Amino acid sequence: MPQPQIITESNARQKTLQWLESLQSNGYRLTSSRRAVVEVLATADQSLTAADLYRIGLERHKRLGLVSVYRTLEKLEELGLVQRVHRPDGCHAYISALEGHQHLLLCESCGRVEIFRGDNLKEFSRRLEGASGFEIHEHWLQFFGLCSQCH
Amino acid sequence: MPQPQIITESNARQKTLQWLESLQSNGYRLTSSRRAVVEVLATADQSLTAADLYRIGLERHKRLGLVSVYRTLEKLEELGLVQRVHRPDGCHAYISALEGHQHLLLCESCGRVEIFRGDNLKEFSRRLEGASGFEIHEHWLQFFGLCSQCH
DNA sequence: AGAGTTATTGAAAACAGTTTTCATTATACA
DNA sequence: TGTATAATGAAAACTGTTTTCAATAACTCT
Ligand SMILES: [Mn+2]
Ligand SMILES: [Mn+2]
Ligand SMILES: [Zn+2]
Ligand SMILES: [Zn+2]
Repeated sequence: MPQPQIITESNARQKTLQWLESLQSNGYRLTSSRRAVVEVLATADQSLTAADLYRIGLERHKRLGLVSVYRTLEKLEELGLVQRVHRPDGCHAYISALEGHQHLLLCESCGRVEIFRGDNLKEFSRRLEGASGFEIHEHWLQFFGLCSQCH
Repeated sequence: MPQPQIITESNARQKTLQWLESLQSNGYRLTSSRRAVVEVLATADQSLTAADLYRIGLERHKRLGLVSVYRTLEKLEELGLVQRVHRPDGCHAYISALEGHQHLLLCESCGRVEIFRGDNLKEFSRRLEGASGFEIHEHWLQFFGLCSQCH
């Protein structure tokens, strides 16, 4: 089994520009509301709920509406730029999309997210298909705990 | 890595009796509503939402209320007899609680659930703790696909 | 730059899932 | 069998999310 490999954050400002460009080049207009949501989420090191994004986004765009947060997330998800994470409490949050096959490590206290590779589940998955008769399409692997700053 | 081990269903009727007895011995009264919910969920081989349980439970107890479904699930969860599963679509369903360290394989089409052991993630988890500085408390491992009857 | 087109916005209403309130009913137990 | 009270279901309340719609702002084309 390979060592887990922590993925380092790529430059957050660059990510912001990429997301805005991606929205634009897909025919979406660049508005203050979208800018606010993108700037907050692309530079975050934590998973954020729609309500989080609304609250923080208001500091950048005073007239921001919660509805636009949802609509922007919808577009970003459709473009493969962000993804939803499911939390044990049942609440949904968003993070930058994972690239390729990666998995998550989430802080139960502050929401910090670490991304890693190296789970080596492909082999296990194939055996599970044989044993169960299922045709397996995807898997979730998420670890939960306390980050170094929270314990 | 060990072979994945599919857990076979223990006798469903016996499970029903155990759950009812557990409710009773913890000071909860045995009512028609509780009986209906327990009988349906303890004998199911699929994950069921509160709405599913209400719909199916009505066939056993004509006056069943959705509220009692939620309240019964609350008690069963508290007693460690059932647990929630999170689906990609964000919807919550319930199954018999896993015993010890087990994981899930869910059919995306019909909701059928298989339980397995053998993920061997303890070693991986320890390495991840070292690499990330997190103190890891739990993990989710769920596979999704189509069961043999659905593909 | 200005005018025209239309995508996007936010307020409000609607909706889905879940929880709370409360007067009535059913269970357990003496 | 009667009594105390846990449990019930209808309705209201609440939370997270989506839809509706008239007003606005972003892009395009002179
Ligand atoms: Mn994996
Ligand atoms: Mn495991
Ligand atoms: Zn933390
Ligand atoms: Zn199936």
